[in-house]
Amino acid sequence: PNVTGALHMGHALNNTLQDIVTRWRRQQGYEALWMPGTDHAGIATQAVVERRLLEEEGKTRHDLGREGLVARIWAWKNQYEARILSQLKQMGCSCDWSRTRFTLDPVCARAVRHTFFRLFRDGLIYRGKRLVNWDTLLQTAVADDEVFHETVPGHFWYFYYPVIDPQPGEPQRVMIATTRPETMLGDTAVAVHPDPAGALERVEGELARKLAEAPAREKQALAAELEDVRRRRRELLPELLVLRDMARAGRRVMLPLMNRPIPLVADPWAKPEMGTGCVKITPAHDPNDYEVALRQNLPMINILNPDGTLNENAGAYRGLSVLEARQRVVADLETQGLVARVEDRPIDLAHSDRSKTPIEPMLTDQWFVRMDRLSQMAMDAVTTGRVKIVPPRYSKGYLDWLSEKRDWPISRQLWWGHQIPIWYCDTASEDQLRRAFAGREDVVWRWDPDGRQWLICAQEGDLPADAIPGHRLRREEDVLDTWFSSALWPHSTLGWPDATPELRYYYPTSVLITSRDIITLWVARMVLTGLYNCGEVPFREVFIHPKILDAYGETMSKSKGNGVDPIDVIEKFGADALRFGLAYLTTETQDIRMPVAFECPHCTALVEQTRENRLLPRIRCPQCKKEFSTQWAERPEDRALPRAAVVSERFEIARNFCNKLWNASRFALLNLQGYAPAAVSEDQLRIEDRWVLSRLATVTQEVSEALERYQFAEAARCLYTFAWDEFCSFYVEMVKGRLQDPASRPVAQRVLTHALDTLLRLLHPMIPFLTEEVWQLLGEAAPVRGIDRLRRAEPSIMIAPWPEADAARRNAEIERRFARFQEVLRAVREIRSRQNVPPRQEIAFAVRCDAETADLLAPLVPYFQALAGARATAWGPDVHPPLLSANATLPGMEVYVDLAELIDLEAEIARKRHELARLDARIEAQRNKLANENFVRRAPAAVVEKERASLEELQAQHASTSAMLQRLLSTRRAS
RNA sequence: GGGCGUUUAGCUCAGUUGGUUAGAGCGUCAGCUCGACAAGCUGAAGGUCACUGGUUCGAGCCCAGUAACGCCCACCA
Repeated sequence: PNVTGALHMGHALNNTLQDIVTRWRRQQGYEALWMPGTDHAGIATQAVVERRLLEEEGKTRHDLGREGLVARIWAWKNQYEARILSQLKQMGCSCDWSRTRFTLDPVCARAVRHTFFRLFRDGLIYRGKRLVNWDTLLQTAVADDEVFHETVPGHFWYFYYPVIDPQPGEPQRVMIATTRPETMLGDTAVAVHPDPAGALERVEGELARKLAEAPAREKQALAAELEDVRRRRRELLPELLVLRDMARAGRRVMLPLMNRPIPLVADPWAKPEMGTGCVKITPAHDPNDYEVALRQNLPMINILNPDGTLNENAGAYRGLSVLEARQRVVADLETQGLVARVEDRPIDLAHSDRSKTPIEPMLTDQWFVRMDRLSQMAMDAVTTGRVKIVPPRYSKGYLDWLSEKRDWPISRQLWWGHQIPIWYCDTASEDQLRRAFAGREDVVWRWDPDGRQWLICAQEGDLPADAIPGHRLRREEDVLDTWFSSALWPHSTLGWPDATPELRYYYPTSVLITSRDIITLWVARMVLTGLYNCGEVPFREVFIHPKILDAYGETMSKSKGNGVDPIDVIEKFGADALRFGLAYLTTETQDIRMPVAFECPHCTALVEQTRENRLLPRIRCPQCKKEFSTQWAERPEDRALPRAAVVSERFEIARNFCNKLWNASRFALLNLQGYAPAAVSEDQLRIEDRWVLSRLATVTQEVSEALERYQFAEAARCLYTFAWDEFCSFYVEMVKGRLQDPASRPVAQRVLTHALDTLLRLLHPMIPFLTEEVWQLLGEAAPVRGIDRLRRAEPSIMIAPWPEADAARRNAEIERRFARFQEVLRAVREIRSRQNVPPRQEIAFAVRCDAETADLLAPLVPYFQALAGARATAWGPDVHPPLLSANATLPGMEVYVDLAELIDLEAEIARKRHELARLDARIEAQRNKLANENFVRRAPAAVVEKERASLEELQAQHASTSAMLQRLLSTRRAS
């Protein structure tokens, strides 16, 4: 199972890898399954809908109402989900569409209800407080990544709070500083550092150290800072010490305007080097003060309504907005003579990314899952190896995060999602509850002492408001965190809580493939809910794949505008190229850097995407000077322009490879007339047949091992080089001649067909469309195929089994022999090229080598004609160079090309001199190495022997090359 | 602040247990339209493996440190 949609390249990568594994396992006879889903899409959609609502109609969801908003979200979501399904289909993903589950699918919703009920019944769910970033315009909490900071001009106010009953030697009042005066209405303490002397000393020491090491241009600022700290020690410290003692003695100050006595507390949050050294504590509206309140056990007073106006806790200021209240508070303190001074200073203000309004931190009631026991279960699953994380280094982050056992806040102030199945009642007695729900095991309740109310949870179905006669039930408005339902994905999609056959068969699943940034959010939670609900881990292995980055190495994201749409890639390069390309890029450690370009819709020029142009709605093509629109086009005049596709050249390799495969397949299919299946005996096989069969066995083995370890790039590279550099460049070329000859044609057809058949099956998981097409065509031309054992081809490659690596076919001797052949071939081609021999002109060449090598080469000699337009005239130890030849010296071999009067003497002489220079350098290095006593004595004998042999070989090459140079030089003199 | 990763050819990346001359694709240059393939074929040029030090007979690879870039988590580890 898999929970992502296909919205951008990261999702495409994820889906592709998941699908490759699924297809591959299917070829091995597993009944494999993977399911896409769009759980995540709910929140994203609500955010988009709300933003548009605000921008286009100036309305918030509260203007629209719950039903109105949900109706709009449905409209968007349907489009979105249709798009995901269409993308997955175009990518060739073989997921089971019939099982696709979306957020509010009834099966998943039921699993969510059951899980919540079980957790609640087991006492693992509780209601608590949490400080959130509140958007007062949209009246919703916003996540950390939806907050942006902006530095704005502001003020720093210094106020006095009078001390209650000051004793002799104690100050009459304490001074505090703030940028948000209105929050003082919610103050519940004033804090002072418990060890101001020590704290100042530490700060001073640190500053002095920094000053000593700092570069000159920073010295002045640091010196000023240091001076300030020293001044504080002289002037401020005595009073801070007194205040600290007062705090310890439980003394209090009077909160002005509210006339509320609040305690002085000693807490390290009050930094003696900052402000006045004393800090007002507003637990309900500041994250740090909230922490102080938890430590000091202070009351927390929320002074805000959800819409940003002040509530009844603000007394006379009730109903004012934050900014109105700020002015009134300052003015009122002024009249009481409690304002010491005001400074102008820039302040860092957090804004909501959605409504662009300033964030108000606010204390809210939230639902939590108690994590201590659950986390431990999930940790144990990984430490004992029941869940294996690949690559293993990611286990650390998983374990570290879980080991904190921080409780999981699961409520969200959204209107889209699974509404929390809790009903409140604060009037009924326990007896009345017991009577109302008598005999119902699907309803449980608990008394909430903080809220002074009953919390009633129902496992299935909603409770009517009058479920308890004479009382009214009120339902919790919040919905569950999207990860709560996502965490259930592996079992909820299979039908849990019912014991369905699917659940029995597929659970636990074999592998989850995902990106590293949701290891904690999602993977950990799937493991723990799986264990909690089903008593078994949800998957045996987790493969963490790389991230897709842009040209600057940054994560692709919608807000940066640096994404690539998979559909654009499919349109430009094809779905197979997208899949193979992504697999080819999936290495173990390296994130995938993907430079991106706009393709001009007018002239198809590629316009590089930069940090500057990636957010523009329209761009002018530098080539044809016409304008085109981008994915950001919103205004009608921008949208009227043709839209540029966003593409990446990194898929070209894959596209070219697919094209090469198609052409090679075409060659085979064009040469299959008269094909008749029959077993091929050993003696009918030629050397190139045995070579290609050996290579196929090796490659099958390598690809299987790579996929087993999730090394997608390794598997793809292995197939790429085999298919292109060996199958196409050598085997197909060598078999061409045999196909022309009626005597050798049948065997050549059989081996070629078998090789192509095997290659297609190996490539199918990564290139499903092309391989299926060729498979069908091959099935018509050669329905029965094989070498040893004949077999009727399956009607679809999807059910054709994965090839077995036939160990008996692996032949190192043949592969070595072939390597020698390739060396000679390369030498002949190089000589052709440097001597500028016209392509059509045949050349003659001879090879001097030992008798053994000559035997190796003998059967391959005819192929030089086809592969290099060259005719071998002689090979063996007795070969002597023709009078005028171009030559190449190889280890143990010398190749002479007879050029008679055609020879370009100067080119040959230059070449020889170049070769000699290179040989000199290498011989020198080799001699030094062998002259090193340490090396000879300490290195393994085999290594030393190899180096000696290598030196001798180099010297032989040197002798022969310089002899040839001499001959060339004397020829030049003679002419 | 903590954790993790990366740094190899102009670009994007491979490089197995430390052992001949560090590889590929794209790009560049030269030459090829011979019946699968110009999205192709053949050949060539191009690298002080980020830097400093260490271990070793021998380091792209192992160890320590430095720098740059990126990611995740954050007054927790």
